[in-house]
Amino acid sequence: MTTNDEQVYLSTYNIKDFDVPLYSVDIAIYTLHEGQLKILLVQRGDFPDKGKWSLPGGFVDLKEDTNIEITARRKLLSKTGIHAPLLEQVATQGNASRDPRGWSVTTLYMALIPYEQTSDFVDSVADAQWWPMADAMNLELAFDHQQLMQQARERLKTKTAYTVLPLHVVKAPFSLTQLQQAFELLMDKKLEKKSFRRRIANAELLKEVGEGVPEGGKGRPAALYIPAPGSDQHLFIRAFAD
Amino acid sequence: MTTNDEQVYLSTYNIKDFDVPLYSVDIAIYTLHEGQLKILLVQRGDFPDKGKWSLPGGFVDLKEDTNIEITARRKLLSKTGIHAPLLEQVATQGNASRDPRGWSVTTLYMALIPYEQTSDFVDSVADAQWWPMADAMNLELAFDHQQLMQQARERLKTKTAYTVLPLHVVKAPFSLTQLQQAFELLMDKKLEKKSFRRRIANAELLKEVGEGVPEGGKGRPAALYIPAPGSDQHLFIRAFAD
DNA sequence: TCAATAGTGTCTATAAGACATTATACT
DNA sequence: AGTATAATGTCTTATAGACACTATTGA
Repeated sequence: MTTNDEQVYLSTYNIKDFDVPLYSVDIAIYTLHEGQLKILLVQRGDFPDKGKWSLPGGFVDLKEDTNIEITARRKLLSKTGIHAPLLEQVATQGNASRDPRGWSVTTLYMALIPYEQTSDFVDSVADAQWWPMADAMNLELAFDHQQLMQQARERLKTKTAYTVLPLHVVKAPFSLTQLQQAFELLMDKKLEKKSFRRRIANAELLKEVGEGVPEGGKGRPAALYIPAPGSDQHLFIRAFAD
Repeated sequence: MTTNDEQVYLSTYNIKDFDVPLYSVDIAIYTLHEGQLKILLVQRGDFPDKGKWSLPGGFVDLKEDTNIEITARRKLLSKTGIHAPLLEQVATQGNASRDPRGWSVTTLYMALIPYEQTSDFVDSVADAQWWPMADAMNLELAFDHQQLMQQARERLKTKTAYTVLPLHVVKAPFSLTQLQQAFELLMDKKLEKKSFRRRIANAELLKEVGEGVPEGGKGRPAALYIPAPGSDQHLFIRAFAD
């Protein structure tokens, strides 16, 4: 019961005396490009499931990583070259059958990045590629990554209905039309223009920074905006309908 | 690249050749009693943090548990005697410093149970005790359990604002007054009686099953209800205000 | 009749849905 | 002028907040 007892206990404790599951972190990284929602997949170079496409991810580096979010950011950086996108935890899956090596647990994160900030880097990563979600849904991914990918997709949809998550996936400055398109792609649902603009305007989330060319190059120029500080914390009490 | 190669790889793979973090599952188990929100805590019998109060939880049994939710249910059963309460995953915390034994990861679940179904069993578990949340918040819990407990508490509050989560914490049949009290305790906020009843009525979530005595024994008798099948899946598009 | 609890009526405020209309650019 | 895109006006619908009021019981 004394501190001394505890020190003896800890000094003789060895995790390798126990059976523990494998533990990994995986990330569903999304972007918008060519009017589509795309996800970054990597082709596995090693067993198991060698050659199959999978979510970026891997094991914790117990020496270098101080927490699991840092593990996720490290993986993200190595595949996208980006340090600080939106990154949030989705859920953790763990069971005896998802990995042939044995009982394993993975914590799933999702990330959102503007395509322009990362396309060159991604092109330079040999095993990484952006896939349109419509196509990725038909791939046979490694492990249970198809299920993980869909779980992240679902979270993206739900959170977009009552937050301003899509602010993280458009490059600033942006027009309201562009922002609405981002909302629509992430929610997989058309929105009413007036309702959308009223909602954004009332919440006072954006700062106008000038004018830009309209979508498609023709028509009235659009006002351009950047997110106001702290705007990404905003929660609407009412969600868009399903 | 052949199946044979993969079999060779798997047959020589040994998790103990690698450094992996400790992995555990912890549960914040809530109930309502004496007009208060209470949480079930257990006093640690072993190092580390021997003697401190903590959330129920522990390691995965790689032989018996087929997934992490089953691990959570096993822990829940051993402390409450209950098989099937509401149980949902909250989040996963993992870092180098939360456990003195080394890098460790824990997946936090939360559970809701009606007090009456479990009080006798809990009384019989020597190291377990219901704590009013107000008191528990001032305890020095083991590891980072104080933070975990608050994270679960926050989730409880948020989800109650747009779901019918409190249905799981009242014993059926119940009066609307009792149900509203459950909502208020979980949200830590008073609700308007009319707004609350309208919301519940419009959603058609309950089935009337008779009449019961009013709260406090005096006054007009209250209609009693049970949840309709599938009612616990209901999502309101509009949340109660903060 | 009084006190206590259950339950309803109704007005207001807020915000989304629907959709028509106006504004501003380029060719 | 014609066309394309941006932006606004306005009516309707849905639902929460506020609060007064009625209903039903036992002492």
